[in-house]
Amino acid sequence: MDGPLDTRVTVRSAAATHTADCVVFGYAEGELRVLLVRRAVEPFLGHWVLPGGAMAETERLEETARRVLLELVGVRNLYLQQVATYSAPDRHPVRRVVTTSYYALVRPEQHQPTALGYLSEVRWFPLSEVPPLGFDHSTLLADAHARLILHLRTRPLAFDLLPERFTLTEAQGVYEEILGEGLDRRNFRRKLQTYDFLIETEEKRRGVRGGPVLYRVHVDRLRAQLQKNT
Amino acid sequence: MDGPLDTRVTVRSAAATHTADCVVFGYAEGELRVLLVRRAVEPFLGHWVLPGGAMAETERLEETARRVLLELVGVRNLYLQQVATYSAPDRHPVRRVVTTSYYALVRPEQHQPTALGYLSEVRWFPLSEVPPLGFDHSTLLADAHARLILHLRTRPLAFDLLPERFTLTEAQGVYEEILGEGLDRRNFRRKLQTYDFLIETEEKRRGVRGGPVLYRVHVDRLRAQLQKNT
DNA sequence: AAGTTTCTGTGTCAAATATACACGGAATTG
DNA sequence: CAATTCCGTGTATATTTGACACAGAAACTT
Repeated sequence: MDGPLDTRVTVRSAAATHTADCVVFGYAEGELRVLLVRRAVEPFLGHWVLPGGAMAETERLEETARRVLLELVGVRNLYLQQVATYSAPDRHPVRRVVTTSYYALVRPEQHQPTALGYLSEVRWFPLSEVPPLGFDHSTLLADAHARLILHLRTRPLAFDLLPERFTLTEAQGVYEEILGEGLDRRNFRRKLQTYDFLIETEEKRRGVRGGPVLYRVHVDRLRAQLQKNT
Repeated sequence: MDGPLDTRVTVRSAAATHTADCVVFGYAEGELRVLLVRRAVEPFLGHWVLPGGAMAETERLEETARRVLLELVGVRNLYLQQVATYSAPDRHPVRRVVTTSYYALVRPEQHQPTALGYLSEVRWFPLSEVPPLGFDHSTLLADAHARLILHLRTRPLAFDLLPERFTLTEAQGVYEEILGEGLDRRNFRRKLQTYDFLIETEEKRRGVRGGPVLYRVHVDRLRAQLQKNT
């Protein structure tokens, strides 16, 4: 346990630890995946849970989330969105812990996650293979996924999950995986044509029939677009 | 994640008070209003702020918010939605306070707010006349309003702000006030016709030219509708 | 290397949805 | 009782969304 709690807190109000938990989405091998960690300590020893950490004295929660992600996958500056705050008094079996959840989008192929501290394992799980999680993290995951779906309908988020070069079919795959529904190829491409941040390269993807053209994003324009739809 | 506090975090974890702040929207005299309270204690003595309270030992934050609203406007069971959590270390000048904001919809004419505890005053402010608020509450208010606009576009929330009997023009007024834009009367009514929870009464509004018909809502059907669009 | 398979890339038409718009009737006002 | 103001209604147009088929490119098979 940590040191004594702030004594200035009034008798009646609760002094809770506050943590930030991250729902880290990645796209690999045609599947939407989520990064889970396995606990090496009680409570929920051996259980898979969302990566997270306690808010430090001088941090805001978003910084906590970014610190956790930096330690875990070694990446800065990724797309991070607050989802919700969970405060049921008994959601942690030992003491009072309030958690704010974030979802993050990363490119799995660029970062090797490492299990640090009280974790025994880190793994990418296809969304369909996620086991029941410790604490109330199954709920957090479901809520974050729902939020991601909602956001994807109005914001071009898929490109934060794709590698630097990608085909339009691959982009469509990301959309379909997140939304959980099939899309019409031609209608999908019509939508993408309205995005000014998509740049057609001279290259083609080799090893795939049809020889699809590779695209990349104009990073600044994509950022601007995401800014607009906040 | 809810792990041990001191294993790999080099910084001390923070023991923060956690509060729930409420952005209480009401509609009166053709205007969208928000309920603000005036502080009778430091810090921000004399400043207008959002009503809020500290989370108690056995409460979850939503219960804190409902308790605050019960004390303030004496009403239970109103529409309440979590908006976001604010955790900047210096957002409270004296000690660390993390706040989760909620927006609530109430019928101002049915409830007389009372200033309790450390408050000197309570007042409904038209949204356009809200002064700069204490703490970061101007931000909280703006965020909550933005969220309300977003929600109103997909959910029939306006009827939680209207009195028991209302005309369709009054309903349109609520939409226009929240969205901040004018709507076409005929198109608006066409949309309302798709709602099965609207019930036309035999009464007409007196004192208004044209003698508009009064409507009421089928409460269960409205609840069901709101449930669906969550 | 020739034929086969599979994936890419493209345009049009129909349906649904959203937007613009005007006038007669009812109740109040003076 | 005349004038004013607000209520209540339908249609036509534009925009958006959704369905759908075939030719070309690269890989695969033999």
